[in-house]
Amino acid sequence: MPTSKDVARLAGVSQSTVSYVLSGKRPISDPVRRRVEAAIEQLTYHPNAGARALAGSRTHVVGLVVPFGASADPAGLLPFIETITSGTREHDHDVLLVTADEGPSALTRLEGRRLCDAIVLMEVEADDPRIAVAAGLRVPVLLVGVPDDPRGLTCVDLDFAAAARLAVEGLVERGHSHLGVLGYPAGAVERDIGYVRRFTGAALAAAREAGVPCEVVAPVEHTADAAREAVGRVLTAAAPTLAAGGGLGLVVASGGAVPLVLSALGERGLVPGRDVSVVAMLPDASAAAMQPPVSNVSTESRDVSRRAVRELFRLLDGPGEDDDEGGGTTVHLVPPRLTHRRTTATWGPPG
Amino acid sequence: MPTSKDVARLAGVSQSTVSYVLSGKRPISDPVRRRVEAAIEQLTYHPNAGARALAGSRTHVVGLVVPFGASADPAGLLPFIETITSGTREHDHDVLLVTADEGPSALTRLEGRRLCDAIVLMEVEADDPRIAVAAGLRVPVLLVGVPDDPRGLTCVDLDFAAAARLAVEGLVERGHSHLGVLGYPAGAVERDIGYVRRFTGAALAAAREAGVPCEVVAPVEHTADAAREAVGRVLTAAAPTLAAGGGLGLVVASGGAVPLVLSALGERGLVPGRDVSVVAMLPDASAAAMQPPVSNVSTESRDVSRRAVRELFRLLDGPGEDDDEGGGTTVHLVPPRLTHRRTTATWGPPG
DNA sequence: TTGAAAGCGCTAACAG
DNA sequence: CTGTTAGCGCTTTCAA
Repeated sequence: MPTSKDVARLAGVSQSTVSYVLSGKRPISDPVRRRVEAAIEQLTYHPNAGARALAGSRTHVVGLVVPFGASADPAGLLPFIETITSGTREHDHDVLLVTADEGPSALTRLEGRRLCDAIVLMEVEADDPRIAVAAGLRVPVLLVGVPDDPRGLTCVDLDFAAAARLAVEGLVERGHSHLGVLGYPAGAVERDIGYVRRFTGAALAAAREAGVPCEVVAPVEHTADAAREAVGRVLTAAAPTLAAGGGLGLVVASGGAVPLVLSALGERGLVPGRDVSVVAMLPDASAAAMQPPVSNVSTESRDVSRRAVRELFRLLDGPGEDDDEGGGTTVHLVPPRLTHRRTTATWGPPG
Repeated sequence: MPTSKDVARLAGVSQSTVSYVLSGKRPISDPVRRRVEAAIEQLTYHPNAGARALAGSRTHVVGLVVPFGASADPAGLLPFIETITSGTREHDHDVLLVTADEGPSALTRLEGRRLCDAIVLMEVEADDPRIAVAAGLRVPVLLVGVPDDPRGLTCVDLDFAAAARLAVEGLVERGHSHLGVLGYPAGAVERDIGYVRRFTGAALAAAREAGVPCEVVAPVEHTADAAREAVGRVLTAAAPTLAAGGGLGLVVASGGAVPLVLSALGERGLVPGRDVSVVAMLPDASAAAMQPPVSNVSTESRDVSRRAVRELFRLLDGPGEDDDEGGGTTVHLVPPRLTHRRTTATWGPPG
C-alpha cells in the first residue's frame, strides 16, 4: 500500500509537498502539482486516515448517536441518518455510528479516543442526561431536539410551536369554531421529549388568541381503542358547537395515530373534509399517500437533518463567520409548512 | 488530554507496559496492573484511536455500506443497522457508516485510507458491481445477500429457498390442493436481487415435488389494484380445484403486499383462514400485529444481522479455527421459521 | 515556491 | 515479568 513517501519519490518532490498538494494549505506551482497528482493517480494513493488524524488532530469523522431502541418515530430515523451521512460526506467527513444505549459514556469515549471531530446527538429529550456530559466536551456537539437547558450547546429542531400555531390558525381561518388536539402516546410524554409540551402549549395559546375553544386529549396511544376514545371525548366537548352548526377541527399531533383517528371518525359516520377537519403532523409523502390525502403540517426529518449538517460544519469550520460562534447557545428552529389536502373543510363565511 | 506516557509516569512504569495492560498481549504482574489501572482511572485516560491504528494497523472500525436510497425494504434496514452496530460494539469495534450511493469507490476509499478493518455490504444484488471490487480488497468483506458469483467472499442471508419450501410444505400438509405465489414488486425483480429467484424457484420446486399445482404471479406491485389483479389471477386458475372442494393456499412473498392482498380477498368475500389460506414472508412482530394475525415465514433481519456479526468477527479474529478460513467462498444461510397464525385453514383429512 | 525534520501517541519487536 | 526503542504515515514548523 503506497504512502505519501512513495508518491513523493515518484513525483520527484519531498513528502511534505505531497501533503500540501493534498491539503491546499500552501501554494504549489503548476508543474509540481501536476506531477504529484499524476503520481497519486498512478499509485492509487490514499492518505492513511489514522496517520492523518494523529498528525493533524482532525479525524474527519463525525460521531452520530442514534436512539435505535427508543425512538419516538423509528421511521423518521432512517431518512435522518441518511441525510446526515450523505451531507457529512459532501463535507469530506465520514460518520461513525453509535447507539444511544451506550449512554453518556459514548460521548466521553468518542472524545477521549479522538474518534471524531464533532458529535451529533439525535432526539434529545427535555431533560437528557447526556446534555451535562455533552456540555463538558471539547469537541463540538450538535443537538437535534431542544432540551430544557441547552447549556451553551447548539440545537436544531423542527419548530413545533410554529407547527401547532400553523395547524390551529389554518383551521380557524377556515371557519372552525371548535378545535381538538389529539396528543402524543404516553411514552413520548413520559420521556418528556421537549416538543410534546412545545406543541400542545402553542396549540392552546394560538386557540386562545383566536378565541376558539380547544380540547387537548393526551396521552393518546397508537391503538384503535385509544383513538376511538380520544375522538369521542373531543366530539362530546364539541357537541354544543356542532349542534349550533359550527365546525370541528382536529389536530393530530402524532403522525402514527392518523389512520386510527380516521377510522374512528369513519365508524361514527363522520367524513373528514366534510363533517370534520383533520390536520396532522406528518411528512408530506405520508400525508399525500393516505386515503384520503390528509392535510398536514410537515415534519420533514430531511429538512431538519440538512439544517443540522449545515450548523454542524459551521461549528467545525468556524470560527470565521461573524455569526455567534463558540460556546453560545443557539437554537435553530426549522419552519414547518401547512398543506391543505382532502381532510380540511371550510365552515361558514370565509374568514 | 492525557497520553499513555502520562499514565506510565503516574504509575511508575514504562509506556509500553501501559499498552500491554490495555491489550493483554503480555502477562502483567498484579501490583503493576493495579497501579496502571488506577492511573488510567485517575487521568480518565483513553487511548488515541488514530495513533493506535497507525501503530497497530488495526482501526477497530467496521465499515457498513447501507443502501439507503435503494432498499427493497426500508423498514428492515433500521433493525439491521442497529444489530450490526451493537454487535460490533460488543466486539470492541465501531461502525463507520457509508451510503451505497457512493458506489464501488466507497470500498476502495475505506480500504485505501485504512478507515476500517472489515466491510459489511448490505443488500447485495445478484449481479452487483461492487462484488468485483470487493473481491480485490485486502480487508475482509462480508456480504449480506448472495450474488450470483460470490468470488470467494463470505455471504450471509436468509435462506429464501428454505422459506419458500417451508411455506409450500406448510400449506400442502394442511391439505391445500392448489397454491398461488404472489411475487415481488417489479423494482426488486429488475434489480434482480438474488432472493427473488431463489424464493420463487424453490416454491415451484416444492410444489412440484408435492404434486400440487402452483401459480406464480409476478411481479406484484404494492398497490391495491395490483393485489386485486394478482388475487384474481390465482383464483381463476384455482377455480376448478375450488369447485371440486379443494383448498387454495396463497404464499405472499413480499411482506409489504400483505394488507393489500388481505383486502383484495375481503372484497371478494373470502375470509383468510376459512375460505383460503395465506402465508406471508414477514417479520414475526408484523405478522402477529396484523388484523387478523397472519401465518408467516419469518424474515427476521435481526437473525441475519446477528449471524453477519458472528461471521464478520470470525473473519477478523480468525484464522485460528479449523473452519474454512481465508479466501474461501462461504455462504451462510439463516434458517427461517414458519408460524401458523389465524390465516391458515386445514383442508380435507389431515395429512 | 519547496525541502528537511520534528513529532503526533501508540504497538511490537528486541533485550534483558 | 518489564523496559527500551524503532517505527507507523502523516502535518507542520523552520529554513532556504
